[in-house]
Amino acid sequence: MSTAQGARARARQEITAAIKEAARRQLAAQGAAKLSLRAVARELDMVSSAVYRYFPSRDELLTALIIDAYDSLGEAAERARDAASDVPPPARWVAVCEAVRGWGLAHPHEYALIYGSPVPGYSAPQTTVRAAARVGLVLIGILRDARQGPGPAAPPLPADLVPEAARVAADLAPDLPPEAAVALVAAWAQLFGLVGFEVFGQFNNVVADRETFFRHAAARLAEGVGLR
Amino acid sequence: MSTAQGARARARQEITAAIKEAARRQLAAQGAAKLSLRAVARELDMVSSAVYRYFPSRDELLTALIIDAYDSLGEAAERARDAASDVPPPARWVAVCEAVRGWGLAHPHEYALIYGSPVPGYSAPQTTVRAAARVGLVLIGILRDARQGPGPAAPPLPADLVPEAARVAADLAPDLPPEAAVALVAAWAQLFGLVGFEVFGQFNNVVADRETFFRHAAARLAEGVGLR
DNA sequence: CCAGAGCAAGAGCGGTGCTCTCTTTTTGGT
DNA sequence: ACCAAAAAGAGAGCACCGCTCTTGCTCTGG
Repeated sequence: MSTAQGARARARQEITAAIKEAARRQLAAQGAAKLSLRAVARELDMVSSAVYRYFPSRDELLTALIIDAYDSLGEAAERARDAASDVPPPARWVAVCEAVRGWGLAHPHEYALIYGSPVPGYSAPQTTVRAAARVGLVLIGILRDARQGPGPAAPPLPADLVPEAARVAADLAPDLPPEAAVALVAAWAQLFGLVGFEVFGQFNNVVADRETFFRHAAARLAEGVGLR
Repeated sequence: MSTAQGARARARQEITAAIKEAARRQLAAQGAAKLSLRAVARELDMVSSAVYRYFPSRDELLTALIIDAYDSLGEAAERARDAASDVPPPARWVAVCEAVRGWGLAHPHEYALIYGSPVPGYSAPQTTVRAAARVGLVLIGILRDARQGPGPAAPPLPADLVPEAARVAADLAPDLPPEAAVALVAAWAQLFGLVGFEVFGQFNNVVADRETFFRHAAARLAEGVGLR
């Protein structure tokens, strides 16, 4: 039990990592639909049935990759936030948005895995939920920091939204006013709409200078959540 | 050539339609990944190789379904626009957005097909482009109609966006001012961000009253493009 | 009327996810 | 130090997949 439960456990971790690495390579090369457990096994010089000692099914492998992708994107967002800790909140917001965009463009297939169609026989294991929240938490944090001072008022809510807004705020960030919480959730989804359209090529013959376009759109998103 | 090129051609059309219908059923039931040409053939009591007389490959079948899905969504949007022809433009905008959302929730797998990850070995045939534009055209039309009167100014553009905005406007709607065109493209993507998050379950433990939330978000989108 | 086009059927190839059995290796308690 | 038990690898095999090819049959247009 000395270092890490013996050589057996360490080997298991290494092989598990190697499988995920090979799978990630295939994912990046051909997309989730073409990810083949047998091909992964071939690349690692093992027989297909051996892989099942590490992942009980192809979908479980994909789930592991999904979690890793969420973490990778979350880290990218957190790095961008930390690198922009000395700029005003709106610029920090834009920096995080650009990090999300950059990650998506750099890893389109992994982006598709987490924000495209749910690939496996449809199942979003609860395990992924926490990993999925990281980007959202970064955005919440920026808004919270900016609200330390006197908050510029967000636009008032229509009456029918008030109860839902209170609910969202209570679950998400009890220290934020309801109108900020609901605006943030909308901006969160809208950010991924912008990124998704670009990653999936929907802007192809529509927007040429996508970088500039995106920066502007992200800045307007910041305004929409009350950052100024 | 009298009615429709004889019985042969009619039979071909009928069988083609039957194949697409069966495929759409499978798509709705299990998603694009599990759509099997052989299963479609089984359902239609033919042998798998016979299907290839009508669609040269599984991906071609999927492409046909993609185009149909774009058309179906486009029709839903157009119906909503026409049904709301007598309400003010912002309300008409919201009605179209709600139609898009409703269609997506009613046909999640088809929505995933067109706005989720590009499924086949990655190819967006040029044929789909025109079908894909329909929803966008509806949104443009609403904005254009509203602009007949004296247009409320959209927020001014930063200098670095001016050239791109001019380009977008020229391609998209030369009669719209550049800042409106660029705001519209952003709103277009953001709309599908909102709908996609809901269809794909990203709002599951975040937003409860999604209907109300969406209506509010769509209304703010309308403000963002200058509808008031 | 009949050649050729269109179509259905079946066999078959290589690939897939996954299961089962059998053997080998490693491990931990006595 | 030994030995049963657990873990891992290897291989065959099942049912399915997309797709191709060949073989006949039917319909159609000149």
